Amino acid sequence: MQQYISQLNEAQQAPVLQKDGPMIIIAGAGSGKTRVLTVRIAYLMSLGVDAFNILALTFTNKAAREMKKRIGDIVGAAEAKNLWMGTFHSVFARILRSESDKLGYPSNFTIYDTQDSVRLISAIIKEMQLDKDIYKPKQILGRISSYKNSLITVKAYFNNPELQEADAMSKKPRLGEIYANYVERCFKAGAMDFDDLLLKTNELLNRFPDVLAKYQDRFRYILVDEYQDTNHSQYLIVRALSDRFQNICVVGDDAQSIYAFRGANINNILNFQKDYENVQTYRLEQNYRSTKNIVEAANSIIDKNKTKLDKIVWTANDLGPKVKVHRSITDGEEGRFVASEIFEQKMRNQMLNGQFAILYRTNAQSRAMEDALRKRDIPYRIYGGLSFYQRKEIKDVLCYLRLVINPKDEEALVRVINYPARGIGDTTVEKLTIAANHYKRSIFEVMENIDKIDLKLNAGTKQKLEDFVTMIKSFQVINEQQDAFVLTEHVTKKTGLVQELKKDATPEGIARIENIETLMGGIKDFIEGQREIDGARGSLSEFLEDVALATDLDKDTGDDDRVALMTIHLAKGLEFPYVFVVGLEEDLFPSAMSLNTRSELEEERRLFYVALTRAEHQAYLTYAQSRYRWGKLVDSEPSRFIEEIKDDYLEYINPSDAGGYRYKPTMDLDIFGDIDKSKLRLTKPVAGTPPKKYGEEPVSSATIRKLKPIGSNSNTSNLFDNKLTVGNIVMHERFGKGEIINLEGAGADKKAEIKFEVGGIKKLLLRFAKLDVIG
DNA sequence: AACAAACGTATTTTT
DNA sequence: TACGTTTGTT
Repeated sequence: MQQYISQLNEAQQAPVLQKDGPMIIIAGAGSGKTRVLTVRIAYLMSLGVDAFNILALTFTNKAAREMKKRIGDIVGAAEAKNLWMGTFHSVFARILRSESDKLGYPSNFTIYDTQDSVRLISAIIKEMQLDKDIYKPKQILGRISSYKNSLITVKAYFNNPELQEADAMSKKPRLGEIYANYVERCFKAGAMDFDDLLLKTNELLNRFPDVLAKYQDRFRYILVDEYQDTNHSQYLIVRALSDRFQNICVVGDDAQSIYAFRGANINNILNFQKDYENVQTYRLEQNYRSTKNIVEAANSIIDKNKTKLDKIVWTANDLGPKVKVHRSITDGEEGRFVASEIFEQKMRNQMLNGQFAILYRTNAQSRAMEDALRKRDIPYRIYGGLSFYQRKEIKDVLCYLRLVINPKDEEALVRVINYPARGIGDTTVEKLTIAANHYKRSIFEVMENIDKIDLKLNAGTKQKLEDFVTMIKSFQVINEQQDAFVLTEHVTKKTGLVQELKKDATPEGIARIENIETLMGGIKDFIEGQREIDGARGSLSEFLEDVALATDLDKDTGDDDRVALMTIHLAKGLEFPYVFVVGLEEDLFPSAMSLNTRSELEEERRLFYVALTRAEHQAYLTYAQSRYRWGKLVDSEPSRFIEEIKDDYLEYINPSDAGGYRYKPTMDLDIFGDIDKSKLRLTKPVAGTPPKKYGEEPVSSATIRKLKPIGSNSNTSNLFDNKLTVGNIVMHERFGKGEIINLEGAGADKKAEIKFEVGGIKKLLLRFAKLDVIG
């Protein structure tokens, strides 16, 4: 144990060694907070704290898994297994299942995803005969979501004239009714949405003091990661649970708070000191992740924000290369630049695909990047967007499975009752829905009793409904006897889903079938994994819960070596040697939607800060002068964020027309006469790439040096012409000192095997490698 | 009830 | 552009 602690620096050790009491760790980007949390938990356990009494809430399930594993390496896997670790949502979903009866829910309640919620709200709006252009379902859900996150229940809403007035002012006087209907329908369907998982936990802890006492007693030590991104609902849960023992440790960085849009409250971290008595505050300010240039560039950005805690992030790391800024004409060209730069860096520095990340503000931007990477045969993986489980064909299968577990699940039922087509059309479903609402029962229950109710359905339709009910019930029988894999296979066959998909012989159709096969494989893995972990049977309901709360990032990514593409939000907590932040344009990043208030703009700026601090070695900022948006080519201006970085940390590069890239000398080439040049850099240039004739302008010697193509750096002799022999000692810009131990190939393909003092043996293509012979 | 075609509108971020 | 929704036809 001592050895792990001594590996930490002093600032990191302090919070680890404080066993009891409330504490806040303000951890700058890359300051090793995960390590601190890991060692702290292991240390607690070494002091005799039972793993059962520790609760750690993380931002992703993957983070929880990894931390658990690392703690397991220190204290033993068997002990670590008993730790409660996971996201707020998954931890409290688990608790809610075991206490669900108290709230009137079945323990097998369904978790509605956003799609389900939106569909239900659309249905309600339609039933209430409201105009869906005024009552936009997504917007309404957003509103309801923020109510729930502030613990404003339907009752509280109707007791609060101000809220009602506000909604009436925005032309939505009946929002409260929609809210009420939505909540009732969810309850009737035995379903909770994401926000319910937190809201109902609060309700559980508030209404049942004995339950609260039980979990207070259980979770004697509570740790919360990414505390800056907790919302009010989460905040209250943490407060309630930690109230008795006050052993609460929160970790976060106000500079990385980027989820205010979904209710995260930055005041949770800013006011922590006021919430508990004798709070110890620790600061982790040394960055171990990034070069000086990156850390300083990031600092210069966040300086522009007014709302922040005092903190100075610094690093003892090397200066590193400057942050490179690149302009291109179109988004397509931006993609090509990124792809070829990745290609070159890979060649020159022997980097793996997995060491690159492309980060963007909106998911829609991924397309241009994908196209370019594909053309270059660079493997990549996209995170986020619509996840695997949300794809139509997958969701269809899952909805059948959901019905098996919980037949009251109306969204699942409505989705699959007539897919594949079995002659149960919209009108029939409408009649069923009206009857269900009238009798305050679920649609499935109405169907079970279809003979006892007169719905004016013809005999054929009634038969079809009965057949459907029989089919689902037969699945339930199978589910009791067989595992989830066998059942799913049966379901896809019996429902005719696979047959339906096989009709479609297009590549997309084939891909859909493959997706279902992937899902089956996933189920199999899950079952086996569960068996290994705790001897559990790997039941269907467990699988569905996993699916409902899984993030794209949670999936095992150990598979292969690919460039990562994701939104900046998703990249939080991750790090990569090379990071491209693309689409740095006004109205895109910062987003046009965020320019209304100062606090929104500050959140965008924090987002930019997060993006930049993901980079360990080299960061690129790219922007395009025009880009396809809404199917139209739109002109754009460079983002203000580029300008906000202190110039010392930036280097401008631009494409030349003949192969390779060269540094852009915009500031030196005085093509604009006596116009204020400091403004020019960020205004739209007159022409994309200065044509050759600008070469007539006086060019400084500094410019000439900059203009040299990267591939033939002046410090580097042309090494693929035999100047190099085995035994030479060389210097590499990234790997440092090394000895040539072998040479192979010839001409442009000539490679050297070099044994570096740090990092071992690498094979470098001499055409790209920047080497200096020093002995 | 089922399908095809035309139409219109949306893109901020996610558990 | 690209998807989902509405409309029209069988």
